[in-house]
Amino acid sequence: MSLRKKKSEIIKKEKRNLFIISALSVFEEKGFNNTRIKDITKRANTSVGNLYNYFKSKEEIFEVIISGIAELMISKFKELFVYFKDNKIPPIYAVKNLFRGYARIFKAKKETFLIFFEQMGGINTKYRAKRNKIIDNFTKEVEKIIIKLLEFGARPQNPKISARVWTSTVLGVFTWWIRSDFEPEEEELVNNLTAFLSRGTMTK
Amino acid sequence: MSLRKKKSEIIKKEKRNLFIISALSVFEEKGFNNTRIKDITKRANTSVGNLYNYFKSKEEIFEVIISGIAELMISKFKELFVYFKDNKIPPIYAVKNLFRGYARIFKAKKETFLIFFEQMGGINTKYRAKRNKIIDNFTKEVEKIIIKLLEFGARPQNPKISARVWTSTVLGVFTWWIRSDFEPEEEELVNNLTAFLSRGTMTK
Amino acid sequence: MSLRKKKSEIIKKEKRNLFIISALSVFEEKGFNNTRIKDITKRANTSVGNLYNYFKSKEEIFEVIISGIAELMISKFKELFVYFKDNKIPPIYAVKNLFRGYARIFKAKKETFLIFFEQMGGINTKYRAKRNKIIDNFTKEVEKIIIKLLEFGARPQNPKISARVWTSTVLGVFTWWIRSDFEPEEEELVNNLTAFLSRGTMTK
Amino acid sequence: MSLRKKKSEIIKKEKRNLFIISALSVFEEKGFNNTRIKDITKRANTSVGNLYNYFKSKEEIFEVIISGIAELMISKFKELFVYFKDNKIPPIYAVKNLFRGYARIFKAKKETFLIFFEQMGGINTKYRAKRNKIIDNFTKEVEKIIIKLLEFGARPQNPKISARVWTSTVLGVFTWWIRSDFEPEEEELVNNLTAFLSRGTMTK
DNA sequence: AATGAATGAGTGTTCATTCAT
DNA sequence: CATGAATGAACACTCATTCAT
Repeated sequence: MSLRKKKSEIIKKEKRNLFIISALSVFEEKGFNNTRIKDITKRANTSVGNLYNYFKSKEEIFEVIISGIAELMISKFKELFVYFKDNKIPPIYAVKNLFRGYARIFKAKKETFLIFFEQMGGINTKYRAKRNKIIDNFTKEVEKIIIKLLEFGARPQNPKISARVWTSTVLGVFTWWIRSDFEPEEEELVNNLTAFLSRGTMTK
Repeated sequence: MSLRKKKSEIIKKEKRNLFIISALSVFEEKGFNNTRIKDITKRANTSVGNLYNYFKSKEEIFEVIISGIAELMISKFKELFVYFKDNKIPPIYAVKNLFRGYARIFKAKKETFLIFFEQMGGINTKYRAKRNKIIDNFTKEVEKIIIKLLEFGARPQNPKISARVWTSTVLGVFTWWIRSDFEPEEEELVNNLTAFLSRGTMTK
Repeated sequence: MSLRKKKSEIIKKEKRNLFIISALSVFEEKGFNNTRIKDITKRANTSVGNLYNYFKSKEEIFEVIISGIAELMISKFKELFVYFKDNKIPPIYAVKNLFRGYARIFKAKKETFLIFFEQMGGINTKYRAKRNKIIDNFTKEVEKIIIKLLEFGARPQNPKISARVWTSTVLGVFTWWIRSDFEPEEEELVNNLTAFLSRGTMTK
Repeated sequence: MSLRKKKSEIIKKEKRNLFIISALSVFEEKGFNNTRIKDITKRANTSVGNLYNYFKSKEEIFEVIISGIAELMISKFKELFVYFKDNKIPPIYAVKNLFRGYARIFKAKKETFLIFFEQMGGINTKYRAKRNKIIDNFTKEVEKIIIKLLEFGARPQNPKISARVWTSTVLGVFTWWIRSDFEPEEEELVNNLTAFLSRGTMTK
């Protein structure tokens, strides 16, 4: 590819990103259904028609914004499973690391998570289903951990319910946290969550 | 008021109720934004125009459906405060009663809670704010309890965070429960939740 | 069906007809692609949205207008075939009757035929194909007659070509006739056409 | 003009031609209204903006394509008039020559004629009027011949109608011929047309 | 009260044309 | 000349609300 072409590719990608960022912020502010294409393009300092040079529809932008959130949510759990391989329970600092990871992710993707958790279910049935599926998949991962812990002697409990508690907590608490401008401090939040959920799950 | 008048009042109220029930079921199914007035009136076996004899707008029906949910959510907590008056910590069965109460409420108002928790934030900014306010108020009530418990020697913790965990759990878990057709059994759910949240909150 | 219902059915059908007539006249005047929905509804003295209570799209009105033209075009030929059954050639007055029939049809459906012959091919590929198919089917009917005549001793000729001459003539001449406000007189037109095409086809 | 300048002029004219050819083929395929500027430039292996260095609008390309068709259609008739000057009726081979000429013209300008006859009336009122004017002028030329033939003792007939039959036939039959990939053979087509129209027009 | 036709403002998307590079 | 991103007017269709019957 020529140098000129490579450059224009980059510019195009940047423009596309600008659209995504603009759309993200308007969606978060007004909600998908009450966002006008013009709102997005105005915020991106361009014209209505131009958006359609980068995306084929309003929904496509939304999809792009949401895509990746599923992987993002599951990603942090992988690290915990390492311990199980060595026949050990994840130590407390590993759990702390888990929640610290989520704090960072939610902070970095603030608007995306707000849209995902607060709005997505209300846009239409398709997105409601999608949202619930993502949450369910996340819960399944948690459940696997709970089941492992039970094998290691955790307090007897229905793993489905406990997993759902963890999921609800992570989503609910972190969404609240970003909504309230990252108050309380990250460290305090992480410590409290670790303590609460560990005690809820384990005997000791 | 004459007997005849009273009777017609009752009929009118019944008709109004029919509209509300119809709207509720369509809203839950299609979401507010994708519900057409005709969908509601068809389900109520009447005509589009007639709905406007009972409600002044589509939003008004929605408001009626949602109204009361705030009180409903706080209601169950009052009972716990009785113990604090006698300088006692609420015993485990009282907490269980609390959760059993919520199970019943969510079961009875299944559609309403699904709309409230999954959809309401996505309709428009006004309802997003309303939704978050209701959740915040609920959390404030929980926080009061946590603070009381701390006075009684509970494990040191940030009451705001713990309260948020309780809220997220109640909303998240019960919403999941009604979405999955009341599986697991109510008793098991209540027992597990009680155990999990008590241990998370208390030292013993 | 109740009397009231029957009445409203009739009114509805009349309204629908009004839309069709309005659309027909605007289409003929401006062409399908340059006709705005508002042009049609204005001519029907109603509002844009109301049109969609009767038709599901702009195309649907067009289809309704065009539908039936195929049958209409073939219809007149059936009468000629009667003679062949009795082993006779259609006499000259029968052919005259044929053309008189077309004169009447084109007169009655003036706008429809103008749209069909002058415009339909330019709307889009779908309608171009449809138009050509209708013309081809019409030609096939004519061809059957030519073949019959050949059996009866008509001048040797390629029936496909002769049929195409007949088709082109009927469509071209009658379209011109309605475009020029039915000048010349119907009788003269019919006589001349009969003479011309008979001589072109037959030996005698 | 310098040599260099002359050369670039030629290149420019070639590029312009390429655009015309590309446009012609897309117009024929998709129709004017459903052709996008991008379709044309893609087929010409160049960019959208570049087209506007050669033409000032989409309509202009269309005009260029259609221009000349009027002269082309009348051109062939001149030859017949030579005979009248010598007080002779055109012999049969002269008429054949006429039709052979049209066969060649339609073959050479296949797409243009298809657009002209099938589509042009449907693009907009302006082009419909133009199309009809060209057809009417063509008919006027034919009429002149018919009148001459009447002077020479042709079968009594309304020359306007006969002329319209000729026009319809030429346009209709040759358009069909190019649409069906030049089937039947040119010679057979020409012979049949000559026979048909001669007999229809003349006594003998 | 009940009906459903009528209203018309509102919105996503298209596309000929322009223009900076 | 060449490129293709940028522009924005235009349009089909939707749907909450009104209103005549």
